[in-house]
Parts: sequence; structure tokens; C-alpha cells
Amino acid sequence: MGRHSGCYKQKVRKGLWSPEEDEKLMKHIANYGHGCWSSVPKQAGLQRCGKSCRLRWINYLRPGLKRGTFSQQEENIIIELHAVLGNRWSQIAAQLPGRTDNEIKNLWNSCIKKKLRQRGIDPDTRKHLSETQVDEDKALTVSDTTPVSNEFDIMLSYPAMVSLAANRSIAPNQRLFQNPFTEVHDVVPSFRPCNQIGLFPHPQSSSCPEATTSLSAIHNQLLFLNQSTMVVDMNAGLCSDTTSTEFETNSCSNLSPETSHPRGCSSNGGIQYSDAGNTSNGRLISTQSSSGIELMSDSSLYDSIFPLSEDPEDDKWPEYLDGAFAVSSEPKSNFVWFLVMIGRQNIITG
DNA sequence: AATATTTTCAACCGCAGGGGT
DNA sequence: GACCCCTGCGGTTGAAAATAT
Repeated sequence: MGRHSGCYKQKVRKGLWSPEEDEKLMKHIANYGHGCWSSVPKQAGLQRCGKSCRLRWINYLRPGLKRGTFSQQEENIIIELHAVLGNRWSQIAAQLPGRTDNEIKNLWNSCIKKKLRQRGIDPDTRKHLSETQVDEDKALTVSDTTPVSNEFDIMLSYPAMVSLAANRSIAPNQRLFQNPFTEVHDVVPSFRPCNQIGLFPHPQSSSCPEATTSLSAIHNQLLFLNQSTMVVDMNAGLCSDTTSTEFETNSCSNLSPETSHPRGCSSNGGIQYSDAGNTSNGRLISTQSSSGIELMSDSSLYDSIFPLSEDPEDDKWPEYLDGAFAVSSEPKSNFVWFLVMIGRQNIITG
């Protein structure tokens, strides 16, 4: 099972692609499409295996690919999504149009990991590194004295916001996006990331405070979100009849429950959860199977996430969140928005 | 300017799942 | 159910480029 053919059957070129090879591949796909990748090299006159052609196309030749360095916002999104999805690069890439999973993986391994360590965060466990560990990392990269941007600081605390939202321990008019390692004690004294949630343990808050209320459905969702058992149909987005464009183009402050909440959607809205047995080797298995856990038994997920609120203050919530998700031109995925709205929901109902 | 070291990133590799037979 | 083929994913490698000495 699984042994890919082609590369073993004949002598194939390896290594970097020449411009001539690129041209052949592009011409072939432009004329005939890729069809079955295993037959592409032969048809295109390339001495490569189909797998190599596919990779070259996806990672380099495919139209619509962004080139160049990642923007700060893109980095932020990657950090957020990695906090929830882990090394599911393809799913992260699906939220960043024009970026490939390979690119994102490389960025994470070469750049973001380093930055996180320099901020005292273990990129793998998301736990705070000991002082000595931080010192070691800094010593290893002593040449890199560039201060981390404010935006980066802000986004480092985003997972904490999600965690915080789950604990319902912050009032709407409090600043949400603090650097958890420098300002949190002064500005948001009630900030208590909970290890039970586990997204962003505060260095001085190793124990989870007692639950202020019984676990809400949303809290449960957050627990799910933080586990490898989450299954999200990224392609479906949040709602079949609500395009991502709607989120991308609407100013957050204009988002009212009536006009923008995707009411009338199917109850799962493209998001399913499965039990732990539905993952394999850390991979997600998208499933509609009946074994999936239905999140809300008597109301839709959307009713929970996007409640009809009587409080006009509620609709200002997106404004509070703008600090982290500068609205506007940057693509804002439904999934990222989903995370934001989970936080919003908890605060509203908290 | 030459060399050593580090970083970046394109590409490879092996594995797993899906679909067809 | 077993086998084969194909695609897709994530970890890893290693050459090229950048930077330091």
C-alpha cells in the first residue's frame, strides 16, 4: 500500500527544477490540465516522477501563489492556527490564500519557532520556557537583536484570549490583547489561562482556577478545539451560504447579528467533531459519520456562536477585536473568524 | 577576499487514506 | 478482504544563499 509509482520505474531526474522543465510542465498543464499526475511527466516530456511534478506545480508554478516574505498578519494567523491545529500545515495553508503548506512549514520551522522561543514560549508545548532556557536560546541567536514587533506581541496573546474567553473572566471593556508576559498582571488581573484549556498557560498561573460556572457548551467547544480530535471541514467554511468574502469585506463593526450571522445554516455549518478514534497518526479525518459528536443538541452551533443579542454593546465586540485582526484588506478566513466569534460569544454570555 | 557558519527553502521520502478492481 | 494505484500530507534533507569571522 502506498508505494508511489513512477519514481522507481525509470530513471528520473531529481533536485532543483530547471527553467526548461518548469516551462514544459506549465505548458503541458496549461494545455491539458494535470489529470493523472503519474502520466504527466511522460506526456510533458519530463524525466521526473509524477509526484515531483505535482509538488513543483503546487508549490511553485501554480497560478495565484504569493511570493516573497510573509506579512506580519500572515505570521499572526499562522501562529493562531498552529495553536489550535498543530502541525496541520495543509489546513493552515488553506486559510492563507496563495501560500503553500510547504512554505508555511518552512516559515514555522525556521522563523516563527525561533521568535516564540525568544519570547520565552516553547513552540511545541506552548508552555513558558524556564529563564535559563530562554537565556540559552537568546545566546544562541545573539546576533538577532531585532525587537519583536508589537503586532507579534499582540498575537502571541491571541490564544490566551481564546482561553480567556472560555473562562469568561473578562469584561467586554477590558483590553484583551495583552502581552501575557509583560503586561497581563497590571492590565488584566483576572486573566487566568487555564491549563485545562492548555492553549497558553500563564507562567505564573500553573493551576487552573475553579470554574466560575459549569462548563458551557462553548467551553466544551474550546476544549474540543484544543484537542487533536477536532475535525473541521475547512472548505465548507462556516456556512454554505455565507461566503468568506462577506467576512473579508465587511467591516467588523458593521457586523450585526441580524445581517451577518449566518442564520438558517445547517446545524453543523461544515464543522464536525469526531471522537478521538477518528484520527489516525495525527491526521484529521473529515467525516459526517454518525459517530461524530453533535455539539449542540437542541440549537445550532451558530445560534450559540452568533446569538441574537439585545445588548447593543455586543455588536461593538468586533471593534474590540480589531486590535488583533486588523480588518480590511487582509484575507480573514472563516476559521479565524470562527475563533474570534467563539471568544465573543463567551464574553457576551459570560 | 577567503573561509566558515548559519539560515532558508525547494525538493525528497515514507506513510496513510481513498478509490477501483 | 486483498491488492494496486493514486493523491496528499508532514517530516526531513541538503544545496544555495546569506551572514559572520
